[in-house]
Amino acid sequence: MTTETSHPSVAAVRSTEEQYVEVIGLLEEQNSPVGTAPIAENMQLAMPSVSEMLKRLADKGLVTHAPYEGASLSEKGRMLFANVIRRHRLWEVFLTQHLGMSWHNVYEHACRLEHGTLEPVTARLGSFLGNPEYCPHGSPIPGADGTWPPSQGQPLLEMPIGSEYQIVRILQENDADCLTFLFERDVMIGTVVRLMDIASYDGTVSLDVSGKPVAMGTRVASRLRVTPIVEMRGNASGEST
Amino acid sequence: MTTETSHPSVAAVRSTEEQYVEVIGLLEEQNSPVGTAPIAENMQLAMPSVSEMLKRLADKGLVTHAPYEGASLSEKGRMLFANVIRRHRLWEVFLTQHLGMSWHNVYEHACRLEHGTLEPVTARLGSFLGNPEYCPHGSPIPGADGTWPPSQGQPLLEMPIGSEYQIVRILQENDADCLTFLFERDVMIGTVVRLMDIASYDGTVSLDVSGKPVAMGTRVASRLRVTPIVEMRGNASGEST
DNA sequence: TCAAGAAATTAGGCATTCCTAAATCTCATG
DNA sequence: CATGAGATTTAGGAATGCCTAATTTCTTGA
Ligand SMILES: [Mn+2]
Ligand SMILES: [Mn+2]
Ligand SMILES: [Mn+2]
Ligand SMILES: [Mn+2]
Repeated sequence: MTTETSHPSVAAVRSTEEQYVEVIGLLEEQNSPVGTAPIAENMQLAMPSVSEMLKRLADKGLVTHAPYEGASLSEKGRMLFANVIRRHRLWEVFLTQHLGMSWHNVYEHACRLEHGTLEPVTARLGSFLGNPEYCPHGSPIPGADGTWPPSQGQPLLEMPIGSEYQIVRILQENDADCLTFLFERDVMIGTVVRLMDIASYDGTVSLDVSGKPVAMGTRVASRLRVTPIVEMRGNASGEST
Repeated sequence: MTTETSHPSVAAVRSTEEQYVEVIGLLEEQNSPVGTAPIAENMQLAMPSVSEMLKRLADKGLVTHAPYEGASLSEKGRMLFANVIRRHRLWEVFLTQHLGMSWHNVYEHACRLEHGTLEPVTARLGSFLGNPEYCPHGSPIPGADGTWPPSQGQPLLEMPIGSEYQIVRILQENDADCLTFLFERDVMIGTVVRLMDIASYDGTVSLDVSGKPVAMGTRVASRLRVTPIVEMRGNASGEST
């Protein structure tokens, strides 16, 4: 079905297209359709390069794209997107859980490995890892059939002040600087934080991380997804009823 | 040091060059220097493509290449070769030992993964696997410092007829058809075979594989490397003085 | 309403990597 | 030593994917 060009070199063409589809899909989770500018910024490319590629991707039926109106993944594009993200996040799980790498810098490595990973390897890697449903950043990993596990957590910034929450997901996992910022402050998946304050002036967020005060701007804080911690009253164990 | 072009796409340029260096290095193990034709055949490319690339690789100092005289890896090229092969064979070990893939078809998958594997992942993958010295085909895996473990085995065809030998290495691991041929006849690393006959007419080789007769041509048989099995006389265990 | 200013596209190029067809070189052999 | 077969390179092109500069389109606030 796929028009196999006579390129025997390791999937050179396809990995570029895959990368565009991956970036477009991720950006579309924030707002759709995606403009040329965010894609260019994300991939560190000049805008005309993106503009041109969007045309080509549209020709191939991977995206919908009317000039000046941004791009959206087509059905076919969303299929490819799920598959790429699946490979990507499975590698992230492998790199962190088995190779002992830190969650804040696995994105780049997974992003390279994913493009050289064919279906037989993906399938077996999934089994090897126990078919995990979430990556080290708490994002869902599509199954082999392309279905997505439910998204975890609610925006921290929409939660009542004063309570405790557990971090279950950190968005924009490809922003290594941001992840490092959080990593250095012990804010990671599983961390329990108390939301102390959201400054009315500029929205600066103050957290309490196991006794230590941590402050961050709105841009970073808005990427945190949390689950409320049920406050226990005199009942130490997690028993209910 | 490396002239980083502004290509952010996943190491597109480098992986092509890497692939050439890998192929040239492997072919050089058979006879050096390597002609344009074998490279073209191995990579399924037209000869002018190879001829042109050899010129470019020579410019970059990765190969030595005088027109009409074939190519050899330079010191720099041999360094890169060892590194690529290290990544390649570590992935082969991972794919077979941990993902349960067959040794006769891991070459292609490893060949794709290797180009997207940066040093931090290589190092940790090595540790994870216990820093193996040989791949599933019995070929040596260079260490992180570029040194090669000793080559295993002697050519089966140079061994006396009538004795038993253990297969310890199968050369030309990238020839999937050949490996499948052997796989289907239970000739693999660790297999013990008895060399029954080498026909004087056309060199056809007859083996006994645990009671089953197996015949193969010279081209295939010449790729087998073996270790003599010490014939035990009444002493079942492997004790020595 | 209309003139920045921002966003996007078009124009024109360049590097890489591949191809087919046409020389050219090498080497063994008559 | 001539010559043909085979190996190799040159010539000439094409596709991909990226860039800068210029132009066009959209948005928005005076
Ligand atoms: Mn990627
Ligand atoms: Mn992730
Ligand atoms: Mn390879
Ligand atoms: Mn191998």
